[in-house]
Formats: sequence, structure tokens, C-alpha cells
Amino acid sequence: MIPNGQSVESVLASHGVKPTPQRMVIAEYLLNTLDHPTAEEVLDAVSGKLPVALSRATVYNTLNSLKEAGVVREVLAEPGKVRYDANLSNHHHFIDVKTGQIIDVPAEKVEKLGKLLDKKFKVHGVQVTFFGDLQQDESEQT
Amino acid sequence: MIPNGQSVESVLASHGVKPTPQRMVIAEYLLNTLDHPTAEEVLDAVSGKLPVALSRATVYNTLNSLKEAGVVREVLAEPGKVRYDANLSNHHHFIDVKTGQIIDVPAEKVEKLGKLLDKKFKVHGVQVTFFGDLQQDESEQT
DNA sequence: ATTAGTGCAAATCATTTGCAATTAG
DNA sequence: CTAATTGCAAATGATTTGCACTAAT
Repeated sequence: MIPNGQSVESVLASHGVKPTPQRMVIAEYLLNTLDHPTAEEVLDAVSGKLPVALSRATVYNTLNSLKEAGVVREVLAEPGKVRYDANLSNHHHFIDVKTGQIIDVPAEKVEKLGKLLDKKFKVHGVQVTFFGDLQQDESEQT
Repeated sequence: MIPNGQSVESVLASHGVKPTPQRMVIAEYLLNTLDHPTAEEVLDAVSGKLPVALSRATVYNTLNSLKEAGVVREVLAEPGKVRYDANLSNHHHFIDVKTGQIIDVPAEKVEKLGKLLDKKFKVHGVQVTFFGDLQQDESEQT
């Protein structure tokens, strides 16, 4: 989601991303949806919103640029495809196993991994993944 | 990891998986490693341990069977490939962003998402993913 | 003019599928 | 004999790459 009041252009600028027309429409789309679209879905959604054609390669290039710049995060929810999330607030995800729908869950809701979500979320499993740096040393494992 | 004392065969049996030679060597490998191998890595590791050839298709078939039967879990850590984890205890993962190394983190260690891991894990980000059923109703979102 | 960004098509990588051959009950 | 499993090769789907073209400093 786009920080209140900020323009798409200023979001890109503040992350050091040069605002080309293609990047603008892609970022605008991502910053204004609650969905977690794939590259293909981004392409479908924004092609036509631009006077010129928008190529698949550019969508992939742009998504990678936005990811590197920290404007979007990758979400690995299903095997074989990457989804993108421009919600920069601290949050997690709930995935409906039936439909594949992905719903943002604010970090505050994840205080205790017990009784944490709304009753409407029947949790079958939780997968917590930490990303970080491992200090190599001689002592034992986790 | 294989439950202490149990044979690979009994693990398969208790999950209703028919023990073919191919499945046996694959399951044995997965149940005895701390790694989180890809299908390709499984193939490399077990081919040669069988009198006959082991085809890629069979590795994929077997991994899917084991997953469906609940003998292994999928781990989505990097885009584009699936890793497999036969540690059936309640745990999460730490991924070293430099090397890609994936380390199991026991669930008890994830009590508070603040000061939770060994000092040697410098956490850059945490991705928590819930899988479950969403009760469809008329009220509002998370 | 130089460099970054784009578009297209071909290439690549992981995974799935079709189908014939093999194995087990 | 019948059904499940396997192997191979071809097909698919997502993503990347090579390279010529365009836009912007």
C-alpha cells in the first residue's frame, strides 16, 4: 500500500528508482492493490494503461528493480511462481489453502502463535521463515 | 529426521505409502539429512544407490507422494524451486541470505518475535506464512 | 555520444505429462 | 490379469538472456 499522500513518483524517487513510464504504471498498480500479483498478473493488469506496448521482459526487469530497491517484497506462497507485495508495513500472510487467496496479517496480530487470528482463519499450518546472516563460528547448531 | 528407532519402511507404511525400492532410497535419504534438498539434489544423492536407474520423473512423483502422505513438507525458500523437509517436528527455518543455507529452528525458539534466536543469527527479515481455511462471511477484512 | 531502459524472440530451468514398458498383487 | 509404478522424452510454465532499438542525459 502506498504511504498516505505520497505520490508513486516520490515513492520511487525515495528508493532511488528512476521513474520511467513503464515503472510508473507497474508501481502504481502494485502500490494500490491488496492482491499479491505474479509478474503475469501485473502484465495483464497494466498493459493498455500505457500508450506503448509493455513487454514481459520489462515487467520482470521492473519487478526485480523494485524488489532490489525495497519498494516491493517477494512472496513465495506457491511453488513455481513469485508474487509481489508492496505493503511495506510489518506484516505476514495468511493463505487460504482452498483458493490460494493471500491476505495480509499485521505483525501485531502475531504476538502469540496460539490464539492469534480472527476466528474466521482456521490455521492448518504456519511457516515462519527468517532471512538473515549466519555468523560462522565453531560452536554447535541451533 | 526419522523418529528414533523406526525404520524407513515403517514410516512409509504408517503414512500409507507403498514401499517401492525407489521410494525407499528417496525416503531414507530425506529422513536422514538435515539439508533441505531440491528434487535435483535428491536425484544426485540417491542415484547409484539403486541397482536400476532412477529417473527424474520418479523422483518428482515420489516427492509428491511423500508430500501428499505427510512424510515431507515443502519449503519455499528461493524463487523457482521447491525444497523438501522430512523433519516432522514443529519447527521453522532460518535462511542465510549469503549462502542460501537453511537451518531448522525449533518452534519453542519462536516464542517472542524479538530476542529469539542465538546471537549468531542476524535476522534481516521474517516471513510468517499461515496456511489454512478462510471462513467466507460478510464482515470486513483483517 | 554514451548509457540506461525497453521489446522481442530464443534460451534456460524446474516441473509435469503422455505413453509404453515393468512390476506386484 | 489388472492396477500401480516407473522411465524416457517431449511439453509446459515461469523467468532470464542476447541483442538490436529507443530515450534521455
